[in-house]
Amino acid sequence: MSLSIRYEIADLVRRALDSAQASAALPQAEIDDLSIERPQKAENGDFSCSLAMKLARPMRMNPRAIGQAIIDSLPGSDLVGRVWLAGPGFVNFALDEGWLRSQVDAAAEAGERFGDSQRRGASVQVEFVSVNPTGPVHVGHTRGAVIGSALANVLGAAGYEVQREYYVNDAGRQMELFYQTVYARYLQACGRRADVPEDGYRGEYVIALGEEIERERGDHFLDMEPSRATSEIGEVALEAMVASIRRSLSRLGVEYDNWFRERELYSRGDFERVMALMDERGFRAERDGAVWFAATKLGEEKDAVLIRSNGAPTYFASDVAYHYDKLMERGFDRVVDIWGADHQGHVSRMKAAVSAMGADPERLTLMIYQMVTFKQGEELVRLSKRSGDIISVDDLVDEVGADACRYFFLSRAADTQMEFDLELAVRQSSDNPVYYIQYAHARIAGIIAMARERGIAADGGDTSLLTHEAELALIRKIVQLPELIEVMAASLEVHHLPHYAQELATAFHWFYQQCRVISGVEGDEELTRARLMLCQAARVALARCLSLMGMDAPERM
RNA sequence: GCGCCCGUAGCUCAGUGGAUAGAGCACUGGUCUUCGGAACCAGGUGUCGCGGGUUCGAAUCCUGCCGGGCGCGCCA
Repeated sequence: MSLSIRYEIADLVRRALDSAQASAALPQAEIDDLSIERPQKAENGDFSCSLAMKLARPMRMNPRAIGQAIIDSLPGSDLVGRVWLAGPGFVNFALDEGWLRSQVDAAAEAGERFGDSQRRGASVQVEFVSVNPTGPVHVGHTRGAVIGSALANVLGAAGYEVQREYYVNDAGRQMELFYQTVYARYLQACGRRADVPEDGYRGEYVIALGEEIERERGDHFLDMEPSRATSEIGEVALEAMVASIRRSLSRLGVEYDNWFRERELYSRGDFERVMALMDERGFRAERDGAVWFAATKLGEEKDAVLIRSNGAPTYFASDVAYHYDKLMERGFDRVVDIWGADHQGHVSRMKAAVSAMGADPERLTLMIYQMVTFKQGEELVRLSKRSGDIISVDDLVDEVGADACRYFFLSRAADTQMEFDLELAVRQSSDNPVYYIQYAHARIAGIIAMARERGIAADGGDTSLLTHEAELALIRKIVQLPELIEVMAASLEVHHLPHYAQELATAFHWFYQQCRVISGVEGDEELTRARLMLCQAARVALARCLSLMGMDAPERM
């Protein structure tokens, strides 16, 4: 679609600089960044360029003189209304009001594609949550789930071809233990005596699972030879858990494009291939009967075991094979993994492994989100009960609702620890930013519906009639979304989304207060239609923002 | 001990090296013959954890402390 406005302003400055230098109005100098910013104060314009101060030293000139020279050489542009020199040498830009008004039609027309960038032709995979299918999704994973899904949405809007993936750890010792536990619970459900294994899964959900299998399959596994029964019942349990995880996440508004099975790494040969590759490239070592990744050759503190002396591959080895599959076999241009802070120690080792297999480690981003502390008022909430049961994502969604959950987790930057007060979340639910934003959307929908009832067309209005301060403020906010998407896609920081949504809703509510949309006054018909256009545009921007956050945009509340 | 992350208003948090550091919540007062009052407007508080450094300019970058979280397995 369109380039972001910031990019266009930067381009103007770049051209001004080139032409000023060509005409010797300014001396030559190295410039790596044009320093286009969004000023905090509206009086400083829509955009501000602080380049002149940065060039003062290399150009050995007064920054105000440099700023003036840039202004003098600035090419004309239909989106810039006014340019002026301010303070120590800022070059400030105010967007042209006519251009702003023209964006109302553009936004309304773009509809749900509003804010989209041009296709980049690059693929990104976002992998998130990926908890072991040995139990329900823990409440602690909510944050990663919400951030991951919103990030995938944003990258999609920014023009990437995105795949959302869940990595199902369906191989390894933990799964074996889980299967044995389920088998024991199944036997108990059948009325047999059976003990759950020493380190087995204590949660009640396993009892329920055993009973469920008994209900559905009767004594099918009862007289089977135990190891075969464990393995067959394991398959049933695995699929049941994966389905249940999928359901829980779906309730949170989290959907995946692909559920990748760890076993495939072995069945389709990824594991063998990457081990051979590491060997070939000199990163395989044998010691103490185990096979190691010689990570220290790449500056890591220690080597890491890939294959234990008992012949079993480690979790890390699977992960190496998994990343080999993503980067080399499936060939994503870029891969983003979202991990909890408890995995932070694995980051540099994983990056080293990517280098060792001969891929550019820059293609892999390991994003860490910090832990969440859950509180009930003043009281700290323990997340796992002694029984082995846990507070699950489902419990949280039941308690506060998916939209409020998503909004709350999205509002904070991933790298800060955060507190979640369950009591507060429920208590404030009626006086909550979530409702404030959704209410703005419902309000607009209501106005448009009323206009339709009265037979007033909501399109084709003359937007040049939109001259009120509140109207322009709203347009300015709407027009910011494409730029925001670019910024978020580059920084992978989706927490700007809720803040923007809030500002957009405020701009709308203020406009609503100041400007009557459907006027009963004779002679106001044209203005009504123009304002309806603006409502359409505001609705488009709000709805897009909400959908990027994975939240509902209600017609009425 | 070592590594990663954090410390901003009473609380929860924003703040791409720029101009007088901002929101929400909470608190107080006000607005409306109203298209949805779940709205709008006004009111104020900050040693940006502390100290150095880099810079024309630092909440932001570097560094040393202090405080908090999370890691440092042939567990996953």
